[in-house]
Amino acid sequence: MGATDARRPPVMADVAKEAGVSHQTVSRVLNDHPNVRGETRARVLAAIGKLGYRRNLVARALVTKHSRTLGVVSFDTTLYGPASTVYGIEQAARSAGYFVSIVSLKSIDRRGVLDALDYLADQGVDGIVVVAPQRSAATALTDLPGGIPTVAVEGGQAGGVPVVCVDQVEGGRLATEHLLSLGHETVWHVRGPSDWLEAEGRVAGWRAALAAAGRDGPEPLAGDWSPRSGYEAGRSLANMKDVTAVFVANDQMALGVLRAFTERGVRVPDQVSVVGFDDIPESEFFSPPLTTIRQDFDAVGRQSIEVLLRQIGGSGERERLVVSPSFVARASTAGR
Amino acid sequence: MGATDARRPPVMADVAKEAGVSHQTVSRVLNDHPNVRGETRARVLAAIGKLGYRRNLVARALVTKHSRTLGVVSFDTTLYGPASTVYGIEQAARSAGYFVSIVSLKSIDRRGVLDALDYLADQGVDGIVVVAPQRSAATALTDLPGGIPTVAVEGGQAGGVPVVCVDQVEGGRLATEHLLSLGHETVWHVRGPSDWLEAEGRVAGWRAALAAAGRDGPEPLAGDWSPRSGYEAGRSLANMKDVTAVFVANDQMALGVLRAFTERGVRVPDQVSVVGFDDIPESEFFSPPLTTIRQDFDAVGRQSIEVLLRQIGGSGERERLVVSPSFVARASTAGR
DNA sequence: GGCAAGACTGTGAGCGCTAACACTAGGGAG
DNA sequence: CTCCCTAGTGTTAGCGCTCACAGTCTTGCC
Repeated sequence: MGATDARRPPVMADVAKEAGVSHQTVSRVLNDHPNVRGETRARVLAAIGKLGYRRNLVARALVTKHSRTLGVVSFDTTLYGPASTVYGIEQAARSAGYFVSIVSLKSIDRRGVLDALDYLADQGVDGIVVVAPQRSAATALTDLPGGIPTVAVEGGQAGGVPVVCVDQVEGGRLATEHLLSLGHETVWHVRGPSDWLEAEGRVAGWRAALAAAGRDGPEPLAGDWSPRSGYEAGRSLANMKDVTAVFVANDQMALGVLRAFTERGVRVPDQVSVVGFDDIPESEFFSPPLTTIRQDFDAVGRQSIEVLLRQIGGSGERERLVVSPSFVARASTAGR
Repeated sequence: MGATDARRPPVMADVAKEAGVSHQTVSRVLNDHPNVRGETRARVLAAIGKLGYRRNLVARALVTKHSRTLGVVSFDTTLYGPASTVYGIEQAARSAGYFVSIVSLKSIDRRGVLDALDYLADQGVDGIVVVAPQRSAATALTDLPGGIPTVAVEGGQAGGVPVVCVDQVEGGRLATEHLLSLGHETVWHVRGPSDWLEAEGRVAGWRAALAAAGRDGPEPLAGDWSPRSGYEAGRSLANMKDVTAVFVANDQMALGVLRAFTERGVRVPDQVSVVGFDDIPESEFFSPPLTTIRQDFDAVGRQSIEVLLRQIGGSGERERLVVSPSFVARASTAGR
């Protein structure tokens, strides 16, 4: 007891004195160095327990130049997709022994991303995951401050950095092919904002599937991912006579589309079939339950950490991991 | 050019040499000390710019004992509520010049919360916000590791720490009173999990409103916040004859209830009125658009940081901030 | 002209830790 | 019996920064 007079937390030297060894030996025990006698190790451990010693990671970081902290830059973590991805990232990072420092941007322009990167670099993170679903964000990654390993999630062909993403084109294709296979003449599309790579990918998949079937693609309707924008697109679609199938770029907008159809008396799936994208927990309980494309955000998060850790470990290769989306059949689609 | 030979990043001493001053003067410039001549300051700033110097915050933290990092412990940041709260916290913290380190728990038991707290303490955070909506988490706060300022969000009467929360009882009352004022004989309730303080509060508000109107409260149906559990509760309710008004403890479960009613041909609001809780972005587009109680998660997040910063600043008082929920009228409720 | 009270700047020490090296004891090879 | 190697330990020197203090150089005022 009373080893240290003042009420300050014990430091390594206190433990050393308590155990009757040098502070370096304490350090060796803490770092699992092989050359410590079992009995000595036990004595040190006992002293640590007795004093309630906790190693000061800041001091450690200063000398090792590794903070064991990873940075995450994301856009609006209120949305289900980013939230799930960040969640997966955080879980994976923590189980690998890393802290996670998060910067949530409200607008994800070039400037914002670079500022966030700088900010995290200042803090001394060992690596950074940028959830960069927008083109402007992805291009910001071409000229990084340098030195800090970085991986992009959903970053398309982001310059020089490794990427982990879901195959959006494939997803768009799956949705569209499903609708065509039900006998629909053509498929309309409510797309996401034009700056988003995910939106682009889904449009490309939709176009590709239509082209492969020899069909004309109508002009896509623009949305901004929000239920409201889907609602507005849905009102427009409800006014057109020849619409029988719609592929909506995310589930939230699909909800808006369904709402607009309900208001106008358009029955889904009897008159119009609707497919969404994401498979948020709610979509199974929409009216009708929504057929959609599932993205495994959790896997994306986990894989991005795996790639980042390899990058920190020194693997120089510029990996590109693509996670496949899957089709989820529910009640919002039917044949002609 | 070539001030430093090696390819290592410049340190304060390099800047000092470049500007022809002592390292301490550089430090003073960086910390906005008053007693630095304008011309000297300019020279230092120029040297910083020329060398691309960035202060090493780890070294700074070692000596000041302040990391300018705040920790956040939360439960399942995939849910809209926690995600929004954490978002508000992060924004507020960053604009106050703090980094944010997040730990997202999957199960929020006592042990998990304490581990998370330890983990953050090791990292040297200056303060911690615990989003502790469950009783087991809240009680974990009664015996904190000590030393680190902490505030609880939604923590009920959590032991010794300041709390910021939404008045759940008031919300439950608002919802129930609205339904009673429409002429419903009584109001049924689909509640959240029993360990959650928010669920308890809403039940209490519902009970209080019924009691004030001299009505009997039927036994509440149990849910777990998920749309599926709401769906199951909805199926039970659809089987009962005398149900005309339901207050559901969150919007996601309300969606499930609506779905079950739709399947059974129960018309909302003609036959049954439904009120939700949270006002998630989707609820405006449910069928029918959901009358609900709005929680300002953003405000909660911001206020929790304000309280925490006051706590760090040394204000000893055990504040308790209550944010009022508000009523949002939509189309899922109607008179008898 | 002298001297105290500022303004401004430099020097030294040390935050708590790890890396590098120096040292001691014991054991097998020559 | 000496030598060297290895296992185990201690000693020293920083990491890059801020704090406390010690200067130096102005000013203003008697």
